[in-house]
Amino acid sequence: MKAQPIIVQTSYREVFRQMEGAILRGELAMNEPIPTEAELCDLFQVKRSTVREGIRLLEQSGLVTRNRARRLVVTAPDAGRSSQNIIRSVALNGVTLEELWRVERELEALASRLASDVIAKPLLERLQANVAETKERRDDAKAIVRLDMEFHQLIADASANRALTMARDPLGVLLYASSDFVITRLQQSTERLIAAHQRICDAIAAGEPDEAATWMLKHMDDFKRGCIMAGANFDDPITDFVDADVIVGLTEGAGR
Amino acid sequence: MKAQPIIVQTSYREVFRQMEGAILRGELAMNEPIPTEAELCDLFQVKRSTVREGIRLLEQSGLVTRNRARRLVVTAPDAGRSSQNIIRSVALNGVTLEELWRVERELEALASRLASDVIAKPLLERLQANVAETKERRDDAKAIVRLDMEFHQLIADASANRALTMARDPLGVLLYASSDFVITRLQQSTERLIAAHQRICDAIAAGEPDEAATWMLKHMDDFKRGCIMAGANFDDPITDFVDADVIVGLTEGAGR
DNA sequence: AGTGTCAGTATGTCTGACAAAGTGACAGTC
DNA sequence: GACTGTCACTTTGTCAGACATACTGACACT
Repeated sequence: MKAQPIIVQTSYREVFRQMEGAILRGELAMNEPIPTEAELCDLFQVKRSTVREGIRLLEQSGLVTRNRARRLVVTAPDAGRSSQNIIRSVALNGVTLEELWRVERELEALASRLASDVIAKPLLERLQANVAETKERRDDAKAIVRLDMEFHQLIADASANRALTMARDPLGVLLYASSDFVITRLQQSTERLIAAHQRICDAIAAGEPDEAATWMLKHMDDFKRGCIMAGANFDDPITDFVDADVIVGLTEGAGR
Repeated sequence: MKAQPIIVQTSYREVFRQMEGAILRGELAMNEPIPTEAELCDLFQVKRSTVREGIRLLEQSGLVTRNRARRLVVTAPDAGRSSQNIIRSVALNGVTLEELWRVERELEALASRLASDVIAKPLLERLQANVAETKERRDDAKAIVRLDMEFHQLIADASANRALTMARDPLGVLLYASSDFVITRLQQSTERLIAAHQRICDAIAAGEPDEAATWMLKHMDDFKRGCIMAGANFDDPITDFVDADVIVGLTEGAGR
């Protein structure tokens, strides 16, 4: 005989489900406050504690956020939150550095390609400033790690493709967080990094997608080579390479 | 003068923050139940209602789930949940079909490439069965849409790259949900789809990554061409093409 | 125009209580 | 000895009601 596990729906989850549906169907307008707890009690015919527990689920799902004060207003879940979720999924499921790198390599190439076509002036200037700063601080490993992450982030932003940034960001955070590993162990890798960043930046500025992508791929391959030379096992889970902080994250505006 | 908006932390959020940290740092073991509400009251020195609201945040964040009964056990957030989050982010932020397609095109190519190297026998058989069924039911538009989505999903699974599936799944769901648009409008597109699926499947079976990727790219370009011929504007937000159900989703085991 | 005051409202937290659902032990039946 | 029914015990879900705090908006005052 076939059977399904029996799950009885609790009231507070039902409150959540209905409010979630209302928001996603547009019945509650964006940036407008949700009904007061008292009103929700009337609507759902449950007590305030139950309504509140439902609202907490809604809150964590990112569909409502605190505005000025206590009132909760309807909002589109922001990308940073999903990003954090993915980071945790990836980390807690033991995804390996190899898996991560393989995907990121492709997405970076695409980002540099798209950026070459459409990069906006202010972003280009920031990218060039980033490369300049990287050169200046070539001996400061901590700074290099940060600048490297920023460099790739800028290119992703410059691609003006939100689907790309949403898919890339979490992977990028994890991958470049682990680049600490290489950079602090291999000084010579910094010079190759700088050279590559310069080439990529120039290609993007010149509007040459193929050139940009080619150098980006080389740069990504270098990264892997560097990791391995530094003694990283690419088949180890990513959690072996990144700080716990990255995974714990800041959990939105809250945090220390 | 510079200033930051003032946010006072509420007790229930603090309960959440601490429990979240404890789980991510591994202080609460996976698949073990969290302490009872009474114990948490003692630990945090707050009343049960406050603890419960904190637990609701934890619950929605996916770090705990209901096991057999009521007790909540610690779990790694599963990929499906993050996926649903991304789908919502993408949809509610008005990402266009063009943006989505551009990224998906690249990820599909990568997936087919990786699958060619490592596909496992049972998955290959399912892929071949999928192609066979697609041929048989070529006149049933609804079935074709489903089989098309499954085809790409199988290849992503076959790539054995969890970072790839996590990045791809949400985009895939949205993109193929909107393929309804083409398939129901252009019969001739089905024949091209079948031909491409067959070629890709053969290449994967033969272990030829380049061949598989080449055909996949053609197939993806075909998809775009088909959409445009069917009258889709690629610069319109994806929400214009997919059913609301896809965005509302099932919210885990719960759902109607 | 800018500032102090104040009532009204919504939220955050507490107190206390009870029902329902699971758990585990124990005894009874075949 | 294996299966089944019973029962006390634990934990969670929901209710009921209360109070403090913090924000809002209006009004009076300078």
